[in-house]
Amino acid sequence: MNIASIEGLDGLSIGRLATEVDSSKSGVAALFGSKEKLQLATVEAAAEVFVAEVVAPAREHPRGLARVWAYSIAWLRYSERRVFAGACFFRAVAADFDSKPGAVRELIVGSIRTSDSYFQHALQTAIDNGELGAETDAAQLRFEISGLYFAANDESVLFDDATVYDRALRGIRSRLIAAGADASALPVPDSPAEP
Amino acid sequence: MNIASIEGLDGLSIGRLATEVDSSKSGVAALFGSKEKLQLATVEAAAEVFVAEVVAPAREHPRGLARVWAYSIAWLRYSERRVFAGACFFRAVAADFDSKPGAVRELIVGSIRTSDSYFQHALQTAIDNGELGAETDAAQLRFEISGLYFAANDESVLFDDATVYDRALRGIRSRLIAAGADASALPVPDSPAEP
DNA sequence: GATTTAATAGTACGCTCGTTCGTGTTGTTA
DNA sequence: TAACAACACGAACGAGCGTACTATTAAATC
Repeated sequence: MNIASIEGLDGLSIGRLATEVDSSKSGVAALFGSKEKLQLATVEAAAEVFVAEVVAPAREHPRGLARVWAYSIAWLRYSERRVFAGACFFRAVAADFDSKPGAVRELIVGSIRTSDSYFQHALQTAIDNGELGAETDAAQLRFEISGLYFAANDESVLFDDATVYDRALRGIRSRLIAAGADASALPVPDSPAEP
Repeated sequence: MNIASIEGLDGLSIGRLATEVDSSKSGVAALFGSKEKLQLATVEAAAEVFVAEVVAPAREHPRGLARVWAYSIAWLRYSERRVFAGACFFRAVAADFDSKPGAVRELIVGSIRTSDSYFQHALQTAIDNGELGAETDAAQLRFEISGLYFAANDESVLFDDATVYDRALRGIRSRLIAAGADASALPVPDSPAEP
């Protein structure tokens, strides 16, 4: 996962992985069967990590706005803490496989769709709870907040700039408040994006 | 440029390029000198295209808010029209090289920084003109709008969804209006992101 | 028209890739 | 103890990679 988050899923070669884990090339090859199966297994493993690092912390908060806010903080922290060496695994591999049809692309797209749906559902719950204005478009808000995740993750890696996580959190907070959220329900953590 | 925007700058091999242009491998190799020089030349050429497709159209509008709005529309159209086969060239290659030190990375980072600075400068001019509120943070606004570019470009490629360009333009418009822009100064083009 | 110069084609080298095959080594089951 | 399955290893393959070197061809200059 760490190799793939840096070099991309194509750069994750069987030989490279073998030397990295002090094993033989054929050993790794036999274990996974083929390169594509290795890639699929890597994506699956990364999805589990994402759930543990982002979804699980959010789930500890009550449904609705609190969970939306917790998810946002967890996402930014997950990227900032470099849970994967190249920051968000899915940001890295999505750019690699977005134009390469196949099972790997489908798995990546499906994984991202799942997390997007989860977050959008949380937003909709907040709307239904009356914590966000009834006229709020959950899909649009999901899109805009995703953009802030993307900008923070990508510019952090590209420009070696840690202030982007502050910017992203401030932007998300503004979006939610503009949508009718109570500012006191969106506590800003002390350290940059620290819960 | 098209190959690199799809396969990434690493997937742009000398042999692949040679067959693509019906030439010999050694001919291409001799022309560029080395693979790194080929990559550098590709990034330089793409930067010129970006200027012609995005910066030039924006420059036809008066400095300030009008130019900010024109730049935003041009950017989304540039991505949507697939000027490069894999949508925005720099989005594709930045993800590839963000963790690989070297001259290529520096050139990519520099190119993106240049366009970011240009756009942020346009925003600052709009603020100085009084077209946006004086308390507006140009760097923060640039960051948030960049995020909408990213989300539109990336989700368009990944999900094969053209509606994202509408979402992005709507988001940018909201940001600018929230910053004090006059809504009548931000005409929404008929077709999705069409000027 | 002859000579120099530039660009392209051809060839070969060493390297890494994914994959396959045959061979031990290890731990478990009958 | 004997048979077995699971596993890891080394070796080898064909292919593609970047690169260097040598011909060959076309253009330009005199």
